[in-house]
Amino acid sequence: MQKLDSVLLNNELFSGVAEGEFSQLLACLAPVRKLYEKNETILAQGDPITKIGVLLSGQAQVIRDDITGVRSILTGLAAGDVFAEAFACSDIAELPVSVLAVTDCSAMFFDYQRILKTCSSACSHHTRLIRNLLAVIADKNIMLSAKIEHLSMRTTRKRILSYLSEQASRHNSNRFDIPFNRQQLADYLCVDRSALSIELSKLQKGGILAFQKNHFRLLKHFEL
Amino acid sequence: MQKLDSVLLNNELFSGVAEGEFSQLLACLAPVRKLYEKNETILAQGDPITKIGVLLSGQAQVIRDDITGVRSILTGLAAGDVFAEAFACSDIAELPVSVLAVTDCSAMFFDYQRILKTCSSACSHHTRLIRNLLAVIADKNIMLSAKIEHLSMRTTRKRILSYLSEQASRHNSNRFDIPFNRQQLADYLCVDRSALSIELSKLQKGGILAFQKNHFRLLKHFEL
DNA sequence: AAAGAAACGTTGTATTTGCAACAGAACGAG
DNA sequence: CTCGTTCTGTTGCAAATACAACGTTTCTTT
Repeated sequence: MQKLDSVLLNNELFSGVAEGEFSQLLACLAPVRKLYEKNETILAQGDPITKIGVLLSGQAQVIRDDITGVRSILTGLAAGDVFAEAFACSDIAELPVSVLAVTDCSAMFFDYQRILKTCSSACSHHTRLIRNLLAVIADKNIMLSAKIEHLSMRTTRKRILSYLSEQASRHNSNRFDIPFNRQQLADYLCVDRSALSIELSKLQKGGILAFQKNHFRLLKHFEL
Repeated sequence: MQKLDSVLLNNELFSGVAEGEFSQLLACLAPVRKLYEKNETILAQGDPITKIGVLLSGQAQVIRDDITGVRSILTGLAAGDVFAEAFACSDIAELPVSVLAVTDCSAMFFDYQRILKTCSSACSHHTRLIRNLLAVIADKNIMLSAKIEHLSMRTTRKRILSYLSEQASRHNSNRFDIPFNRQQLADYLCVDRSALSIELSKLQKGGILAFQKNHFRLLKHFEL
């Protein structure tokens, strides 16, 4: 499956690894590939954690079953997404979530211990792999922190300004495009879409920002 | 400074490293120790990132200056706390935050590249160190994800139940103590303290939970 | 070009929250 | 024991939000 290989090769975990050296690295890591049918359980809550997963094809969901039995969806997974990585790297013994196949799926599993132990010989790429793994988790960390910063604001207005201000910083400019449509932005900020629209309008009328579709412009100083 | 050494030795980054092998590891890592006076800048927003910090003594704050100049406090740091680790491990080039000394401080800085490159010789502890670093970041990741799960609930009631339900899972029991008083729990859940008290009372009167001070008991099934 | 779907802004209302202020309980220091 | 402080629950009110419902614009499809 050439296509599946390219999913791995282009994966953030393997960035910087030359195509020619890829098979060597794979041989050293000895990952396991598995196929799942729609609605099948890929990983079950309570399972011992030893491996990091990469979804090669299909779609999946990370879900959590409450102690009272209530189920909630934490994330959706698409091809190329890494999953269970934080749990594998952490010290916790059992998975606190389940991963379910939404469609037919294939996934590759990498043993965490095997990633960590740089083998003496050829696999200098191990170092690169570890660095990538750290980068993946650290990036997620930064994203999560940013989101919490926004969510800790107690009004829709402040959440919007917190988010847009972060985007401005990130783009080093007062003008930037955001990667969300209104509904997605509302979901990200955990507010009602119509409330978001209202507040955006107010901000625009107040001369604090201007926007056309996904393009925003922060106009003047404001208080968070 | 014996005391400062013990701060490091007991630090999560060095867990599993025997006291006798500690000096050897330190020699290999060649950390830099610096002193700061109250109100001094430890790290400045925009600085290039190359090192991971550990606060040895004193108190500090991680803050962020908005693009409009508005300053907000992201976290407080105490002795033993690791800081800037996610930024060092990520690919971003410049610090998006500043670290300021609240009191007189001393901090130790470890070069990220030096941590990553397992030296061939004696330092087998490098592997342990890397594993610890991954665990630190991954644990934080899990904590942040849990908090976001709670904050994404749109009512105080649901936030409380989400939090308590997580705690119950974590303790594997319907009875558990929480590590917060009311004000701290309110701050964590980003709600008003009085609103939190009101909602807790309602939940108790409704027979959904019982509590005395910090001891909670989830009583029956409920809808999130 | 026309029809259908999706995205967006707007309005009105019932709920919920934040905020300020207060009173009792728990706790510690003197 | 008493005073003072902190923690907690409660109340009332102004403000903000969620929710549902609707009209318009924009984009896709046929």
